[in-house]
Amino acid sequence: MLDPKLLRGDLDQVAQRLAKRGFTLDTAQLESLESKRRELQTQTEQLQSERNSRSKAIGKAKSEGQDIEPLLAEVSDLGDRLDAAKKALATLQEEWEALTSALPNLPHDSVPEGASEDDNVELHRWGTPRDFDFEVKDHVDLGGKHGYLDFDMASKLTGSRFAVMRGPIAKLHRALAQFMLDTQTEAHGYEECYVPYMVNADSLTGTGQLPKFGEDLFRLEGDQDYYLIPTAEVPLTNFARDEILDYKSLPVRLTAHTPCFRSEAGSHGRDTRGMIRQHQFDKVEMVQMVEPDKSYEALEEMRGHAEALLQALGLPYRVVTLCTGDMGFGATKTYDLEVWLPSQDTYREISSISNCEDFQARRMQARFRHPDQKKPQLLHTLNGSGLAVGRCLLAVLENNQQADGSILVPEALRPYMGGLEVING
RNA sequence: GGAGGGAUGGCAGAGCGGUUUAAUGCACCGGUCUUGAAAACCGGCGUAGGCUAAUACCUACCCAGGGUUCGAAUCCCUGUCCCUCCGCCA
Repeated sequence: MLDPKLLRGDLDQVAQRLAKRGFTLDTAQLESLESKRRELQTQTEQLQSERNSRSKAIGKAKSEGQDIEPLLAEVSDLGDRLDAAKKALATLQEEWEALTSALPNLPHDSVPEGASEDDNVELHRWGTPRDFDFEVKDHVDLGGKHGYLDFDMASKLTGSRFAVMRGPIAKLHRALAQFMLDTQTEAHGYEECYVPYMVNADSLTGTGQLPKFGEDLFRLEGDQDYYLIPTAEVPLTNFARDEILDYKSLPVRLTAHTPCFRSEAGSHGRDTRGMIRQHQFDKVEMVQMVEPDKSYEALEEMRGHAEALLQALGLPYRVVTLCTGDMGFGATKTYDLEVWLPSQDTYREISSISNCEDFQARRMQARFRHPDQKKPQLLHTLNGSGLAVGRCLLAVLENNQQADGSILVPEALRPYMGGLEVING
């Protein structure tokens, strides 16, 4: 959610900045709602004030044994007038809420302007894609050879866009997640968390998935209104919802390894082969909550935390700065890390790291108190993948394949694989 | 699943229809005193919004949402969460 003061004060500037990301703001509608709100609120509060003082007078008269009937007659219609005013105000506030909660965040000045992913700007590359002296196989063929990666089985059990892993590949998948989690906690200062894989609507509203993007989520049937998490960003960031943190506890750095569930509505026919795009995938997530003047520093730091993992695994990648048109709803600035996939002869997203500034914090009322500041201030929240485990597995399989279809296990993962050096050997 | 109890400021905890500006204690902040500290004493101390040049002032919030009433932290209904006991259970 954007700062309501900004929406009241400098609406044209907001509209200009939103236009950069292809969003058209109806300024006239907002302005008219706002002026009506002001009027109704003043009116409502006046009526409330009148009710309070008259009720107090009645109480006093009664305790003094006076006849209160005439006083009661005076206030007979006050209640109805107040109810009407309250209702009108509530309706207006709902309208305002619906409108403003659908507004995306304002892009940071350093973000390149653009309409689509084609306008993203490459920041740098690391590593050199291997020159293969044999025909490269993709992960489906590599993993399918001994039935270690089985998409047909998953279709039988559930449906499309799921995978079954077995044997050494299942173990490699677990090894990757463990390696990432250990690195984040031991080398990068994050606290390991275990969180619910289902969350309520309040949590999803806090991080911005709701109300606008409900169709991307799996919603559970039943008495409770629960959803499967699309990312651990949701539970982790909501740790701070309705909290006022002590500034001494900042920065808060949290990490969790969880499955993520996405409906992939609207991506029919895209990436249908293999495990690039699944309804269920594992991810190690990084979340930080920091003081406002430190959030861009933290963004760079988190990018480093994600890059360190790819470097340790020896996977070639590039970093791109997302342009205004390609950024997510709540982000002011986002870096994507894209890993090299030999079978596709291109780089594919494996991590996305975003600063949301106070956008999520305002929705969540996530604040901190600094002794120099009288009022509690909104936190800045950041999140990033470190990394997507499924896509990372696939990158390891494809980049480390050998002519005979066997896979060389990266050094960093061997301790997690019982010392195993080669899969399918 | 059954039976009870509960949710009040950072924490503890009183209030159970009007003299409440939500008592009191702890914690915290400022001051007095002191070489410094502690203790003692004095003062301050929630969040959001409105209106202001600013103070003042006004409004809302005692888990959430409804209701009763001139008036609700207090009474009624629904929901959520927590606790105790019984049953079941990884």
